[in-house]
Amino acid sequence: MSRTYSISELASEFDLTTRSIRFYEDQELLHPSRRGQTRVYSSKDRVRLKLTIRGKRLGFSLAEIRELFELWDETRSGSKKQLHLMLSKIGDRRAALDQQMKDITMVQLELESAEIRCRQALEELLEKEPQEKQNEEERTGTSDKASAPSSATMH
Amino acid sequence: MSRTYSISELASEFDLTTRSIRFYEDQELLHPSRRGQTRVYSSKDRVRLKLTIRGKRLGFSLAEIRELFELWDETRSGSKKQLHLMLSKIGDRRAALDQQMKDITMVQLELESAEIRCRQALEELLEKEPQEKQNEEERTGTSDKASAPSSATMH
DNA sequence: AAACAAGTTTACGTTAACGTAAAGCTATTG
DNA sequence: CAATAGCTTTACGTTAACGTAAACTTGTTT
Repeated sequence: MSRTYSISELASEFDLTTRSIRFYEDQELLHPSRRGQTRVYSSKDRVRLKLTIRGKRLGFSLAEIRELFELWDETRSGSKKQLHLMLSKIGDRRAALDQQMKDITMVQLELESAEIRCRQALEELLEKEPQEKQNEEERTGTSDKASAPSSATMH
Repeated sequence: MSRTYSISELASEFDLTTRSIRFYEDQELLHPSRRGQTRVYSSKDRVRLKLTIRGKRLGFSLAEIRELFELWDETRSGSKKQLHLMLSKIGDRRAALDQQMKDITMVQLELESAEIRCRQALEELLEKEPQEKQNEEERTGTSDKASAPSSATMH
């Protein structure tokens, strides 16, 4: 059990370049084993990669993410002083994330009001100009590869 | 009413350098007026600065933030096609923020479990070594003078 | 008047996070 | 067997978001 992955498998699964994955290893976020000279990634490596991506989406630097990994790894073997330091750092992170939550809520509200404003402007346009023959492109061609399904929000 | 601000006032209020604020202007996030050659910031400018900082905390690039500002500004004067484009972009942003919310929740859970794990390790330490003097390894070359629990800097 | 504080422009330097060749190993496939 | 596919290392290039320094203007204080 617990299968392994090649670098390109992971790359395509998470929509990264192999360059990035090797770079993450260089920054000590990943520690794949080798078969010959070829990198072999375990499920644990895969999880780490997933966490890395998640951290990046939250604006963490690779160095910060590495720090969190190290904290986690050394939790078992830490001395008393080490453990207290870890608790302090974890506390800092949690506080920062709480702040982020608040930020997101604020921005969501602003975007929501922008959307409403936008729809109202559209309605007014349609009232003043009932039926012109203006043909439009319908689809805005902006394909955003990395982002989630865009129909998620509404209300 | 609606007072004005100097660049250094804003800098100290939001804990930025004046360099940053001028840079934001260079990137067209701010448009302060001038008295002579000196920049004069309005309350509206201040709000924009606040939003900029908030956006940065969420991992937006300055270019993205600028885009959002422009969307907002042009909402009133937009054509039908423009308005639909805006709605689409707003939708993308909202979806991305929803994803971020989920990410944060996940990471919060992980940090929480890390904290618990940490506290347990501490408890075990205190049970095995009720009030011993100093023993075991734990002498890591580097002498750390200030052992105060100073809350670690986050950044 | 001289010095100081606060502001300005110009411009080169720096760091993070990759992108983009170039050149070489290695296994398999037509 | 030669070519292709996939992997590797090495190394220089690029972009964003400022930092830092120099040289200058303008107003205020001593």
